[in-house]
Amino acid sequence: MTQTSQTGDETGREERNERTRIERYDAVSIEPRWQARWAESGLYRTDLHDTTRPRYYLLTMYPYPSGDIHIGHWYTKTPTDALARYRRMHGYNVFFPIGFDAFGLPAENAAIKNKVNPRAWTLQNIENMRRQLRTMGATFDWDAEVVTCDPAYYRWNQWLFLQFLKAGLAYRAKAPVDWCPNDGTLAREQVEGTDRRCWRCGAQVEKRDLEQWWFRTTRYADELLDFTGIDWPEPIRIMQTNWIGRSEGGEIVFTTAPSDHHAGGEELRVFTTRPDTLFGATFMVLAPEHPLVEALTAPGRRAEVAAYVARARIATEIERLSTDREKSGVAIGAEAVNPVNGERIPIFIADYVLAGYGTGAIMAVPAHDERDFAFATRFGLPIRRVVAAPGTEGAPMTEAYIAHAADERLVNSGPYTGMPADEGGRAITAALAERGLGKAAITYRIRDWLISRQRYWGTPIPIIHCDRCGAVPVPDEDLPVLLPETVDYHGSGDNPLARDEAFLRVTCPSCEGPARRETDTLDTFIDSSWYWFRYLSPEKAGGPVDTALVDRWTPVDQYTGGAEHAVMHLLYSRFFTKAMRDIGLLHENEPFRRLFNQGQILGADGERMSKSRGNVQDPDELVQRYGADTVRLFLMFMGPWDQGGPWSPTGIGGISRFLNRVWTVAMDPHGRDAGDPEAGQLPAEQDRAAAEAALRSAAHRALRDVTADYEGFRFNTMVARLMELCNVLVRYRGTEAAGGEAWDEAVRLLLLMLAPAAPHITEELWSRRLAAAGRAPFSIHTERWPDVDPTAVVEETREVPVQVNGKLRDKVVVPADVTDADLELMVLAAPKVIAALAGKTPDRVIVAGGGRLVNLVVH
RNA sequence: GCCGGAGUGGCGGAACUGGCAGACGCGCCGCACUCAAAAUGCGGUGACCGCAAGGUCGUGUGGGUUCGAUCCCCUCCUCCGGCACCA
Repeated sequence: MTQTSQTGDETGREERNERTRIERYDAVSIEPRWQARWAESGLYRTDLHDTTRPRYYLLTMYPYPSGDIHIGHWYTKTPTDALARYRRMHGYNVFFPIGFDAFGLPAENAAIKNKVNPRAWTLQNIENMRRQLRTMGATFDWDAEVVTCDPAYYRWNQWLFLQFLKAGLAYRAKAPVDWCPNDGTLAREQVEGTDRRCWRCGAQVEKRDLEQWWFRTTRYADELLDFTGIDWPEPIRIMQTNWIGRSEGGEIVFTTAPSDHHAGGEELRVFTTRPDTLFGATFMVLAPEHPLVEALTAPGRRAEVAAYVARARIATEIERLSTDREKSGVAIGAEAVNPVNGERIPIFIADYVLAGYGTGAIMAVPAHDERDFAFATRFGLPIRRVVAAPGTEGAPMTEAYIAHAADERLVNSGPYTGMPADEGGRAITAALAERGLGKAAITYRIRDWLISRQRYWGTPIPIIHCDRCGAVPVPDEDLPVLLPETVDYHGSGDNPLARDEAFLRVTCPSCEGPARRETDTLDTFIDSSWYWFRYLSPEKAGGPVDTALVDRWTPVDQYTGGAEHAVMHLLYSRFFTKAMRDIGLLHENEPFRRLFNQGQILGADGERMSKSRGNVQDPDELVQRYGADTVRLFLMFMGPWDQGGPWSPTGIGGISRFLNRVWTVAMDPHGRDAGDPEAGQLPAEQDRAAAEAALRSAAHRALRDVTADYEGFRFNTMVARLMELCNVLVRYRGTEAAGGEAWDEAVRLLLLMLAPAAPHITEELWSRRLAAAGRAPFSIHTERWPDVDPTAVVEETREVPVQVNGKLRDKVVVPADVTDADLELMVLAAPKVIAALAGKTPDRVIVAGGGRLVNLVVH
């Protein structure tokens, strides 16, 4: 007896275990199977020529192949993949490509450090990253892949460079670079410390002028300020606007005064936004690099001036530009003549005046400019007020007066005295213009784009230098100029290409005399400035882009990526689009119609994830433990996508449990859980019909909200809504409401809504459910996104919170279609409201938000 | 210094257009199931007072507007991002 009973128990337990094991959600076995099936069936290969459906070009910033995918890549890419799937379910022909930003410094550094070939290092990393990217279950169209270090890609960088050159959009000019006497040119990050030492040999680094290549970004300055037609986040637009930095003012011509060492009469042009303050100019400042400095310097001042110029060359950018630093400068022993009153003012050079902005020279008006004020104070120069609000004319100045008071007037300004400042400014500019001594002018902070890099691992600039013919473009038929495979990149800091004789020596295409190749390579930002166009025809041999496809498929409908690229990459991409338009390759003005900047995942320590800090989270181990769907959902659930934040795996178990519950309600509607005292019973006051109505209502309300959340990139609340719906299903599981039509519809909607975010489990459950129903269409990801049934969403009754003097006192349940007047009566009859009113009559009754809340005001 | 963004329970976060602060999840507490544990399920969980009913306080700080403010305005503080003498 005892024995039998024991055996019976054991059999029962085994049966249960057997059953749970078979039914268990096992992500690790499901996921690779579906990934293989999707790849085989070509589900995500986009037919770019299909015109039967509207196009949708979804672009995620392509990764740098650093070697390993980390959780940050998942964070940026899996929600974008969810969007791709979501759009497909809406009937769009979605193009969602991926590639690799494969040129750049890390490969070169790895080469030097580990004695590996940069190409081999990069290609191996790419291979590894492809494998890891596939584990995301993302719907990348791998057929469109672009790898920028492939000659098939970078030859078009070269071609575009030559076209830009032809169109006057590229040019060659001198520019200062960081120069080490031992190691040659250095990248900015190779200059260390405030005293500017070479990272390798420790020698003092200086600026040296080298001939370098530029793109004329300034030509598009005004057009780049125009954001009409693109839907970009306000902060990014502000950042770009500030970066371009348009300012309006005037250019005023001073002349040099004659002196005992100098005949005078040279023009000195200054740019100012405040021509109204011209009478307050008490000295002039030139940038140390200003071309006239040498000619104007008095013999007795030469030594001091030369020393100052030399010092300015070594100063770090930061040091030089720091606002806190005390002003420095020296007088050059010459004077300038103010065109408006003939006054002679001394000329200084000072490094607070920048050679690259405006004309590299300023008229200094210490009374009305902070920097000039600081300089004048330091060197004991006169400060003359020329703008004043009434009553402040004679007041001593302790700081520059900049603010614009409405009633301020010009003072000490000759014939202009008494005019409002802005009017006076216009009058002064006009008078000077008449005499040819000034004009209205606009300057920009943005500079042309310096594209030369003294680096190996990049696109060779297709130029040949000939002593007779100068800089000669490489003929089209000789493109690409291939990057030599094996060079000696282990040597000193100079560009290895410059030491490669085989690469260097070449005959001039023009005169066939001996010549040498350009050894600089292109800035890698060029690679990323047009790569999305190339995705459309990665194999195309006759040109960089297929114009017809570009016209049909761009601008990119949605671009997602980090805000750290707010200025550089996104501005260069806009420049390229306009430049490519102007040389006839395409017809759009903007590259990306809509932009979303997701946040960044930091290490658990709150710092940027990096191998050197040892705070990198490897997604592989999470995927092996929980499955890709769980990791995807967890990253989406963490918080708003644009926020990012420190990585913490805390809570991933909650997502895992959620997917298990989804599995359970989909697979086993009639099962019951031990431990629930009410298991199998409908909630009190609900019959089966009411329960089914509640199920439908919950499903359709979830659908309404989840749809809005996908549209708004609110993945965290999207997941939360799905959890709520799942919780409702769990509540009804095992009751008489389970397994019916309403139940099935709710499960179906849950799976469809979850499919973009968790593609594997939903595909598995979808196929099992349909197989059980005798059908097996593939796949859930080609299903149409469901429509909300508005009738399912309306509710019969509504709970209205009641406040007395703004404090919550009661809630009343009223019919959904109650009138304001009836609502007021019902509210006044509520017992707690009566108590709170303590016998008084309300002075005001406010029914707010269409009956959403009632507030009673009583004194 | 200037320009952006953000500060909400023990934690991640939610709150539509000015209308119930804390959805959803984590953690924690209690219970059920179990010989036991794990897993799972059920219930609770902002703070303070109270046996309870209930009350008071509460969205970085201080003020303002409003019947009503996490939300709008002003002051200040902290953190993050960008720019950094741009005349």
